[in-house]
Amino acid sequence: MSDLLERLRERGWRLTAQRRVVAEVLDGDHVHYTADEVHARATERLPEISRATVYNTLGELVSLGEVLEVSTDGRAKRYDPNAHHDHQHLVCSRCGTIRDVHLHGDPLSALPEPERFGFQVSEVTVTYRGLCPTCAATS
Amino acid sequence: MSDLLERLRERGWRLTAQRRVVAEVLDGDHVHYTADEVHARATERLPEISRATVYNTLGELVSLGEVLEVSTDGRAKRYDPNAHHDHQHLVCSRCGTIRDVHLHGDPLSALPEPERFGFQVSEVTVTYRGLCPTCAATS
DNA sequence: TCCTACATTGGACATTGTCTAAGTCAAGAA
DNA sequence: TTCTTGACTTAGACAATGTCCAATGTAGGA
Repeated sequence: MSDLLERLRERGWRLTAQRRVVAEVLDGDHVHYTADEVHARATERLPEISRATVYNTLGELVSLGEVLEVSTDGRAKRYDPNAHHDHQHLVCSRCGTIRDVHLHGDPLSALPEPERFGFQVSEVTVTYRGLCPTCAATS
Repeated sequence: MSDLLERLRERGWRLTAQRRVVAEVLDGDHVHYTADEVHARATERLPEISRATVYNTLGELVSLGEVLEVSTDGRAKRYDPNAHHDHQHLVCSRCGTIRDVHLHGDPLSALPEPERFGFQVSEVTVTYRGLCPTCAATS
């Protein structure tokens, strides 16, 4: 993650305690947190950090391409720090947990030209849904 | 759409003016409306219909499998009446318009067994994103 | 026609996200 | 090192979307 901070500095980012903490939280686990979860965890290390700053910082990380924004259910967006590897998501339909997965082949090629309706298609996301082992065991 | 009302009656639905109007709105165009857009259009035909009823009815249609809920951007969910045909979505990243598209092959097969992490995978959604012809022309 | 369980209503409330004005501070300049 | 300045942060108001509840209304069976 120190690479991340380094990359950001090179792009003219002013390096503040708040931004460092947000970056560290994202780097922590392999879970994808919501903005509020990021805020809660950031607060543990830097109690006075504000919600607005967390939202700002996440938005900046997304537009710099360092983090991906994932909205799987129309509830809170989740933030995926694994932006530099091409991957898709596997979501538990009960608890909302997200895992990164890797696919065979390129999903873009599954969309035939006549089905593109003149769109300039630039991106494709594939989301698998099901019960995670934990939720399946307690159902 | 009268088939839809018929199917719902068979399942014990009480047929009210409000539910009929919501169903008609969904059946109208081939666009996928947000709940508030459905409410706005329903209000034109039945001015006293309440927001809560629109939300309730949409929720019921979704759990009956008659309508699909699509959340493409973490903003308002959109409702897709085309639930009985297997299809995926093409979304304009500028204006949010959604088109239904049909794919070659089964996207489920692109997820190798070791990438399933013990999940009982039951569903897959594929979303293509890009600029629609209109937005591309004015960019 | 009458009953009653189901449906609707309006408004309060919850969650998630955005905006702004005022204060603060990182980092380059001197 | 200290100064300066514009980028950054803050608190809280506000906006958008969605949920819940108690009171009221009504579809459809008896």
